[in-house]
Amino acid sequence: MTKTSIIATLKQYGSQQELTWEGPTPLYHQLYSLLKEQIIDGTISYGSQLPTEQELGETFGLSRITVKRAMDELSVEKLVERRRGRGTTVTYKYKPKPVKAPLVGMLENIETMGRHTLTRLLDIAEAIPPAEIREELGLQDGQTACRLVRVRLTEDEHLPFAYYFSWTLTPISTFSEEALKHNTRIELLRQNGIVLSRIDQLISAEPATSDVARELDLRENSPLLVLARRSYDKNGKLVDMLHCRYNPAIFQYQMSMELNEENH
Amino acid sequence: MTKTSIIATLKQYGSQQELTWEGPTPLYHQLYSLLKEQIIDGTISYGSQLPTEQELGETFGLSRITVKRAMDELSVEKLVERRRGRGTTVTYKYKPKPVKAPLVGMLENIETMGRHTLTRLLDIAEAIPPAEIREELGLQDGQTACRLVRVRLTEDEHLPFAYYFSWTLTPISTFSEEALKHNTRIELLRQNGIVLSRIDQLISAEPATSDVARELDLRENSPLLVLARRSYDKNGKLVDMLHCRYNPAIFQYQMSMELNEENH
DNA sequence: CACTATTTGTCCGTATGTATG
DNA sequence: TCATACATACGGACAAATAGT
Repeated sequence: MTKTSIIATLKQYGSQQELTWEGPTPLYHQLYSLLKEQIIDGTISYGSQLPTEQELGETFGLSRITVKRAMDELSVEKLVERRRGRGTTVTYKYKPKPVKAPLVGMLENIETMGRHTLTRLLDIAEAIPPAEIREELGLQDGQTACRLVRVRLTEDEHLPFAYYFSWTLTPISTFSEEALKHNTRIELLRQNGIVLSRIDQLISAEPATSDVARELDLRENSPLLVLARRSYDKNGKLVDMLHCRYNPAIFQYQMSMELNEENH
Repeated sequence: MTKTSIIATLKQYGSQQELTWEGPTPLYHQLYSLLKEQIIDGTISYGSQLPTEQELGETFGLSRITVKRAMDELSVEKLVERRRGRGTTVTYKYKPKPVKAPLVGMLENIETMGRHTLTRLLDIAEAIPPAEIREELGLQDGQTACRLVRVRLTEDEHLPFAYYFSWTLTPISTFSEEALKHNTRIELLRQNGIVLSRIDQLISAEPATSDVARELDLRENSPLLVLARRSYDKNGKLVDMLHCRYNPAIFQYQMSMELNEENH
């Protein structure tokens, strides 16, 4: 990929004033996210020469120091290599086979997925859910549920690709940081006597909020793939609400169907 | 909601070190976001007394000035009211969304979908596909395939919600505007002697390009739900590539699973 | 080999924003 | 409100490595 074509691509963002100092996010970090996103999703491919600090500064209206800082952070993560006199080269190899999860029989496959990925626990607490959730879970005003916030990363590159947020009707003792490393949430629920009878899932897309964007190294409003899951126990009572947000450049859902003559 | 219970709830965030200065986001803004989120989603309800600057500062380990700045920004947005000597009161009224989205789960599969929706044909042509597609379809340099571009609308409100783009290895005579109104593409293929044996599907998300955004009445770069489908004939040869882009506010993919004891 | 243009690395000074006490 | 410390962002200046003539 030529440097001029990269500039042309990036210039669109520049001219759209994608980078702004209105928010509290530093400029160097915004540029960092923008570049990282394009490297990860293969828009800027392996071996490409990035534009020089000078050029990037001009296209985005930033000083060289600011651009340098953004590129240095990419270099720390080994996504690019920087050499005096030679410029900055992309050293991340885009993999056309990102993490994929089958859609059918998802429960088992989340477990197999667990073996090739890492999980980082951001938050575990017994807390009062927002009003909407409270109502759906059938909670009174002061009652609490167990909140889990986790980020999943690829095992090899340690790239964050999923942001999980869940509310569960169970005491916090059900989950512990240690237990979550070796078991899925569903397993821990069953060990606590909660047997699921039905699961409803909804797949959609939504823009990244700032906190999710920060954790997944994306820019705000980047498109995310979303899976919302509601789990019901034997009595049909809603006991668990899970909201998964995925970086679509890394994670996708896949399914394959064999068709016989009878099928449409 | 009592001040102590609010503190108790917030304290969990504090003790989890939800607020950190590792990232580039300023502390006052992190606290601001945390509070705003809980007010907007109803976790902290209308009329509640927020903890004092002093108390918040202690729970999160922040100085009073930093807390003050966060609360001031909430007050600018009229989410809270601050009075000397009286403290800070929540003035935002949480309103539960009255409508449970009727569109959710509107469509269980593409076949039945055809009956409750309208289709608008944007383009039908026998043309040379781009290089990438050509390669996948196994086409020589000058060979053509059949390109279809369609938009799908809801039957009642005539809202465009899906943008279909497909390349098919078949003469253009297979499809006609009239035939497409009454049959699915798959049906028309079978009538032409092409029997599918396998389908691969990939679900992802991507930003709306300007042309798609225009057709779906969305802004550029809005998140879209994407379904990419590849269909193979009896010999395992790729004969059809379909790219569906959905407005996630109108169309979502829903599934429900009954679980028995054997399942994980 | 020198000479030059390019590009990154390093350093300075300055102004503003953030955070503490 | 003030003093202090550190991070962010800018502009400028110069050094050091690279590549081409």
